Amino acid sequence: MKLSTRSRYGTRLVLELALKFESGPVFLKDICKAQNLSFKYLSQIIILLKTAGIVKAMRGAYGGYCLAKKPEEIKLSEIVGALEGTLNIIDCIKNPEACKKYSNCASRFYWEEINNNICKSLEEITVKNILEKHRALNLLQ
Amino acid sequence: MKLSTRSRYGTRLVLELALKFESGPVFLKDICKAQNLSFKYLSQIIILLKTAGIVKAMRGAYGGYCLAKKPEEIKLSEIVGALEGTLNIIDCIKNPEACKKYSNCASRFYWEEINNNICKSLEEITVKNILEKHRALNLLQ
DNA sequence: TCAATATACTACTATTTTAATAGTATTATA
DNA sequence: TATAATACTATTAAAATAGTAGTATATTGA
Repeated sequence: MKLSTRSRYGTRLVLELALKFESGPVFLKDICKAQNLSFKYLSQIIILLKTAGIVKAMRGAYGGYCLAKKPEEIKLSEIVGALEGTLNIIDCIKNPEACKKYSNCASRFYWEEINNNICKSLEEITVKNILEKHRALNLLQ
Repeated sequence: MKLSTRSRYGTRLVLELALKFESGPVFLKDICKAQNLSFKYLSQIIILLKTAGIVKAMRGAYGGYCLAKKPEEIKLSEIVGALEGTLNIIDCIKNPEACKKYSNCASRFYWEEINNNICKSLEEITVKNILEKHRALNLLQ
């Protein structure tokens, strides 16, 4: 039940783009520098974010990345869903065939309940929330 | 963010012991037969549950396992905590040193919030809840 | 005491996932 | 057309997961 580095790095990446939301596109290498993360690794992660419609890419010289929508419109559930591949903590939620015991399984109902709570938490948090928290932390320094 | 088979199998194992809570100790091989799980794998899992004080073991002939406390006294958080090793979805919750960016990290606050919600969910569900769900499912057949 | 039967412990292993790295292709701009 | 950015694909090292295997230890009853 660990969050992968993909989700963690990807969230930091999106935060970095949110900080520059009003400016033009940002180079991935600058994001990597700011967050001290591997360029090649982030370039894989950001493509998943692009596919999920969270960021937009501009290719070629003077290209870069920017958010595809406003920080308040991006939920943490979208980021984590795109980077973990799924939000489900057990497979049988999506594929009842994944487990032979599906129809008789009492535990499943509670795993699903927990899963719903996780999804709800992730849906209630937006990039704007994280951005404001970030600004509050930086003002304190 | 997947639940391991250890947690899933372990919960099914505990449910099986809860079904026989009033009777004497149960052989692990019978639990394996009932749930169609590997004996050797479950014998590792059940030791973690014993160490966590969830089950009691009786060695030797006519030995077996039973719950160490009443089904309503066993929270899902105990089972998952014992079998996942931790309930934390990110390392810096327990070890601030795990991440260099700890003090400046805005995401962390939200990961912690989600983590707290997961723990709360797991604490609200007891083995008795699962037991009753199991009985309801079996009556329906 | 000893055979039978249960758990306890330790080591090993195959597979999958994670977390990258590397190199090349493609696109857009000046 | 050179340059500088993203896009794509393959490879890899390390760690975690999900087991298997074998032996040791404890308990019971004959």
